Amino acid sequence: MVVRELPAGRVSGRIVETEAYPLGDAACHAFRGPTARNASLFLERGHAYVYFVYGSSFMLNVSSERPGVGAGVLLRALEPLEGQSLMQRFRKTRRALDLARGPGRLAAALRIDRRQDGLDLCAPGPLWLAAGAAGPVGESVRIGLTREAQRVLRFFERGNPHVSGPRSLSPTSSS
DNA sequence: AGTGCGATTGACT
DNA sequence: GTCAATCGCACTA
Repeated sequence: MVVRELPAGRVSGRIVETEAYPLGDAACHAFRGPTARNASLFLERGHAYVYFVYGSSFMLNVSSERPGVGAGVLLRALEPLEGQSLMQRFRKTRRALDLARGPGRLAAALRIDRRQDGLDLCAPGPLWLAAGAAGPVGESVRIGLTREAQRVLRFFERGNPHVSGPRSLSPTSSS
């Protein structure tokens, strides 16, 4: 699970959907080497990489390799646990299923922006990762990409309604 | 210095 | 279901 500590209180949720952007993946922002924007992807695994897309959305990633190697995991959806009233305020909606279903919504629900880029998520602080119960895991192709779109690198909890994307990509059972 | 576009979302038919 | 908004950044010149 991911925990956000704010002056107004704590916000947290179970991570129910992720996508991997491994070493050598042309869709990974680190693919063409380090820049000012993607520097956090090259930090020791467990650091936050936050970036801004489409002029409107922040994306929260966790770096996943050794220092100097650029790769990470995008957090795509949460099942809200603590601080749902704060999430409702940040997201400007009351619907529980709309609070953190989708990567941009997730970042907004946690009040994430570039100021959290580079934070160590494995240490106490304003944003950190905690152990949590795991459920049945499903996998699919990634969502929304133009490059390397076919790779099966999206992982989600089967049957969880807080998972984003079309139903066809989030089957309830394997078959 | 100028240009094209993206790991999306929310509004609308 | 479709589609435009919006802006930082990488890339070309």
